[in-house]
Amino acid sequence: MTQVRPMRADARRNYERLLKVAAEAFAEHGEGASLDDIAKRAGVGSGTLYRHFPTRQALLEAAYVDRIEALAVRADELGAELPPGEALVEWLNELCVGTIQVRGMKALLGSAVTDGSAAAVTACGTNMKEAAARLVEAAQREGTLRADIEPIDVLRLAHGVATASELAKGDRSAIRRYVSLLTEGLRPAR
Amino acid sequence: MTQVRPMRADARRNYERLLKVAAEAFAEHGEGASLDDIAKRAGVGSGTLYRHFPTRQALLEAAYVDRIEALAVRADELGAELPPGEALVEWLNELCVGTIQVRGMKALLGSAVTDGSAAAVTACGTNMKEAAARLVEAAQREGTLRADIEPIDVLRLAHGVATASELAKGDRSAIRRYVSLLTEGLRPAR
DNA sequence: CACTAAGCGGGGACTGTCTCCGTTTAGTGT
DNA sequence: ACACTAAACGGAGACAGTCCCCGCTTAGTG
Repeated sequence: MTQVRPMRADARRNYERLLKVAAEAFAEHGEGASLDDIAKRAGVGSGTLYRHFPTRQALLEAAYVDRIEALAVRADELGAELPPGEALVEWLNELCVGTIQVRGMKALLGSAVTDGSAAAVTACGTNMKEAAARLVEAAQREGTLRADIEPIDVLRLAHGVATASELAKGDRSAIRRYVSLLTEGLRPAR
Repeated sequence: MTQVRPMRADARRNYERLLKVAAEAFAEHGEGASLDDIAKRAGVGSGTLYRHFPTRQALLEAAYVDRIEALAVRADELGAELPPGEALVEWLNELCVGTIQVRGMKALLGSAVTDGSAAAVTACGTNMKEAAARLVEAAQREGTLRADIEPIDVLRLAHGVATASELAKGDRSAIRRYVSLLTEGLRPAR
């Protein structure tokens, strides 16, 4: 086993400050926020930032792990409370809405879901995929979800809906319509 | 009337070289291709590029006008050949596929469809929106399209589908499934 | 309290965007 | 042919961002 010696106190301090500042920065400027600027605002050198988080993706993910994790948990809650079809619909709703409300999270969801070679196979992304898989499979067994849809498709489509909704900045109702369209489309052919 | 004096010969030459090179560059490196590099490859200074095309958007659009225009024309062709519902479905199919095949066109479609204040109200984007509107309205009159969908929604959703498909680089069949899901979702509630 | 490796941080190389302005040249009138 | 001028050129350079390297600092240990 990899003997993980605990982080030095200063390292831990910086790590946490960076996360806090990063979350603010992403919220304020979107996923493109300047990394050097985040480092500066956290009062550390850029070297420190890049050592802790080698890529923008890594930082983005670290800043939002809790939300992703919460979403994965939520999937199982809904799965326990509702019939599979409804659980999936409701979860997709929360997923899309959440993704849009938190600037920067859309980018994260997107990258977690590519199958490009260098895809960041992030731990929490995996959680999410597994949670989605459980909902999808249950709904398919029940017959309320098209059979030709894979779990990963659902996540990609959620990303697509979030993207479409973003284009409709001015129209607050768009997201509701787009999510409903997605869930309608997911039902088996008549 | 704005008396448009014809471009000077050298200006026209450069304009055309730039377009040609830009199309290649976008195809090769995606929408993010370096503009200075395009200028260099076209054998002109960057000043010349920026004078002809003040923004990346402008260049992108100029490089793809013909395709956008063709798509608008195609909408009317389909509208004349097929019953409205089918025409819309078929057009969406061609739109999504075309958008994905041509790197950089997705970005263009996206920007043509935002209603943010500074939206580039591009001439050819308008053509496209009008073409879409004709198909959408016909299909709604016929009753084969949900009544709560606006023409612009259809374009945004196409952009969303293209985005989702892009995430599935490895999976050639994804796009078909996603488009079919979109068209299913667009049908009126049962 | 001294030692050492973990950690820091900012200077600097590099890439890209976009503007400014001195220089060049196409088109025109003579 | 030639001179003139407005149009167009082009590249230097200011600026912003990313990311690495390596000499310096400091937390944790015996």
